[in-house]
Amino acid sequence: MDYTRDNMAGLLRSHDINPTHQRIEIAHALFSRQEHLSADQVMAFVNTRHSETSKATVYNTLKLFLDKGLVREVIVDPSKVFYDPNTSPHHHLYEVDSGKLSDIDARSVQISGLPQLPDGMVTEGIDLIVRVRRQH
Amino acid sequence: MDYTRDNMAGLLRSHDINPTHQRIEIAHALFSRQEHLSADQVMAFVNTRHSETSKATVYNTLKLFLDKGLVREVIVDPSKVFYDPNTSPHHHLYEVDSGKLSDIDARSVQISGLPQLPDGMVTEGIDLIVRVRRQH
DNA sequence: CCGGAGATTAGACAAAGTCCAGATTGCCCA
DNA sequence: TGGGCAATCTGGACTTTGTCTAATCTCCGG
Repeated sequence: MDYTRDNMAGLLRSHDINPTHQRIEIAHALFSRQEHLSADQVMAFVNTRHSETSKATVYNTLKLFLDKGLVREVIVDPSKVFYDPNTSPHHHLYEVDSGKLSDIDARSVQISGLPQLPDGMVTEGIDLIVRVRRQH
Repeated sequence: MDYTRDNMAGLLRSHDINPTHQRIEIAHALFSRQEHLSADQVMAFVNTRHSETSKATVYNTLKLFLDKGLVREVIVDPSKVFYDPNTSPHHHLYEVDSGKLSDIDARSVQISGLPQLPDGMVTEGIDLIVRVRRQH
């Protein structure tokens, strides 16, 4: 897959998102790296050369991407949310000391014995986070 | 189990925590309810009658309890951390719309196929969060 | 009674995220 | 070409959660 800015426009359109300049830049920042980025980091990447995109737009856009299913939200650190361009089913490995976050493919993991949901409830997602740290 | 203030002193001592007035009140707030509370909520409960305990003390004490293994931290909501007086192995069910958080006993759930950890790393914990919402 | 370690406090501060009212953009149609 | 309109973007004020610090308080042993 080729995450050039040009291809970002199509990706956005295919998710029913109007591809503006700012949105293309933000999508590019996330998808070209294939990494978990916080809003702050996205803003830093997008504004490296000269300031182009405001804080409000970064936050609005990430929330829009989330709504449209283009990215996933990963909540592992109480101080900030990470955005994940990988939306295929997967879990996370979080290195507590370094803050490093990596993926665990969901196909290799089995989870069984979860209880029935209360009536009228549907599962929105199952987050499995393995917290590890350096042995001392 | 009886979570009176008197018994809190022993509980604290058994976890190597000097039982001061404020610490007993905070422990009592958490354990008498057996619920997941945020720092804000703890502070509200502790200070219902008249202001007794400062914000700094609530945060310091919760962190102390965490270090000493008296409570667990639950990170499901990006905006605030919850503290969980239940330290036995268990997972969480999170109702996204209402913010309601409930326990899933770990004994009924099996997780298999997790990858080997990188060398020199140890697991600190495995958090499984089932996010559900009301069907619409 | 005194000293000191540990605990608590108020309030200033920091960082993430939200909100709003005004400016800009892009596009349709006369 | 030139409005006009809806969608988008913006700076900056604001809120909330949590941290830090320096001063004060408490309590216990000698």
